[in-house]
This record gives sequence, C-alpha cells and structure tokens, in this order.
Amino acid sequence: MTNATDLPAPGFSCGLDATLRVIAGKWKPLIIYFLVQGPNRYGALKRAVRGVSDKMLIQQLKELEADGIITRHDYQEVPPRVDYTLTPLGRSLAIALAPLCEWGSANMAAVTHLLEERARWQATPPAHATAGG
Amino acid sequence: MTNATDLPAPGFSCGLDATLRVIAGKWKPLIIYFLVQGPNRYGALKRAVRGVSDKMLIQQLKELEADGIITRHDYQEVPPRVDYTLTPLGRSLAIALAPLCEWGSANMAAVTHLLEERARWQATPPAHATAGG
DNA sequence: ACAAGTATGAACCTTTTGGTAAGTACCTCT
DNA sequence: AGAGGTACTTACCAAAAGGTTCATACTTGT
Repeated sequence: MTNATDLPAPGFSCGLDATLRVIAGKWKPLIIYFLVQGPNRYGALKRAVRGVSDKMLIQQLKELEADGIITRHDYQEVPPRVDYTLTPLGRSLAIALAPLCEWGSANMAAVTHLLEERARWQATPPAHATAGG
Repeated sequence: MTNATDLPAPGFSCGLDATLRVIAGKWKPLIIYFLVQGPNRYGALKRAVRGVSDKMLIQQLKELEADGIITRHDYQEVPPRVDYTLTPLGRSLAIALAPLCEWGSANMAAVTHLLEERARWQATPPAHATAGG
C-alpha cells in the first residue's frame, strides 16, 4: 500500500511519488502505453500520440531510453529506420498504467464534461467570491 | 484496451489520454491517492505530500474539487477546520492509481538509481556525438 | 526537377508550472 | 503581549515544458 505516512525512501512520499518522477511529462505515459503493443517505429509513435511535436517526442524518447524504460534500435538504413521497444522494466510500468487507461475509457464522458467546464471558467472573468477566512 | 490506433473521442488518443488530463500536475496523483485513506484535513495533506507549497496544494485541491474528484467540507469553525474527501469518481481514480504506487515501491531502487543518473548528466556538459545525418 | 517521407538536431520563443514571501482573521498557550 | 497554529490569498519571479521553424541527407514517386 505505502501511504504517505510511512516514508520508505529519503526522497519519496511513497511508491506513487517514485513512479511519477519517471513518467512525468505530458507524453511519456502515452508513449509507454502505446509500446505495449510491441516495437514501433518513430513515425508510428508520432501518429499514435496525437498532437505531439517532433521535438517533444524525440526528447521524451531519449529520456525514456536513458531511464531504461525503452530501447532504441537503429537499423542503419536509408531512409532512416528506427524502432522503439519496452524493456522489461518498461513493460511492467506499462502494465501498471493499464488501469488508468481503463478508468479514462470508462469515465470518458465525465472527463469530456469536466474539460469543458475548465474551458468555461478559463474564458470567463474569474469572479471570485470573498473567501470566508 | 483502447490503443491509440482507434480514436474513441475527438480529443483523446485513448482512455489513458483522458485520464492524464485529469491528473496532470505534479501533486494531483499524490493528493488523490493519499485521500483513499479517508477524509483528511488540509494540514494532514500538507504533511503527507512532502515538499508541496501552500499555493500549489490549495490550487490543486480547488481544481480537483471543480473536477468532481474531491469534496471540500468547511466546518465553519475558528480556527479554521476543513477536510477533503474523495467523491465516488475520485475513489475509482485512486484505485486505478494503486498499481502505479505498487510499481514505484517494487522498483524504488531502480528509480532512485535512474534519478541519480539524470542528475549526473544534468551536471556534466552535454557532450553530444555528431549526429549520423 | 520537385514534393514528400524518413528520423532527428538546433535555435528561438511563449506558455505553463511551480516556488517564495508576505498577509489575513481568529484562536490558544505562555 | 507575543508566538504559534489553522486554512487559506495574493503578488512577484524563476524555471521548466512545450511549440514552431528551419535544416540535414538520402530515397521514392510524379
């Protein structure tokens, strides 16, 4: 369980905290989770992770590789061909991400709705009530 | 499963993408996961989520409340007493976070190590090899 | 010849995120 | 009276995250 009342390691609130350090970033969880399907080329990743820019994708891929989550295979061909695969560590992480994916699918309507709400009060002048304190 | 090749909703790559919109932010997953224990006061949260500042904690708490993930209960007492509880939606999300927590606990040594590695090549001059292209 | 695809690098700039420091209103303890 | 605790708010500032654009070196399709 590891709740935040017992502190296992010097830097972490709990196991979740540790995990978050690894997958922090807008795209990393998506990249990792997409790779559970098997090795994928750069282009495939780019199309799968919608909205990601080249810069970001490359950057996060490099970080994931440096972190031992994925492996990069360069075929040394021309035109370039490269693919990315999860390491065993990466695979275990991807599996741990699955429930979040399911949660998102199950609650997609709710999420869509709350995202619209957010957009709404970002557009309106933030009329803040006088705080009770 | 919902992999990114089939796109269920206009804005999302997959369910995971949806989830990430909700829990984006350095502290939200930690807050949510800590609250599975039951209602907690602001101060307790602050102590649990180590390193969080007042500003951030309050801010994320407000967002989570606006998103329907948590509920705020103000006892209207003085000195102030307030506690935060997960909504059913929040609780289901917290449950989906559990595997990540376990992953972090199980792989804490690896995570600690890779974090040290990161720190290392942040300190050193990034001697980049000449790109093959 | 020209456009497009392939996987990246680099420079530049904007937006978002997060931290610090100070303040509020009232209470209790010393 | 002064310090410390409670749950916040606000203003200001630094850093990180992320986006855009241009460029590479070569191939294939038209």
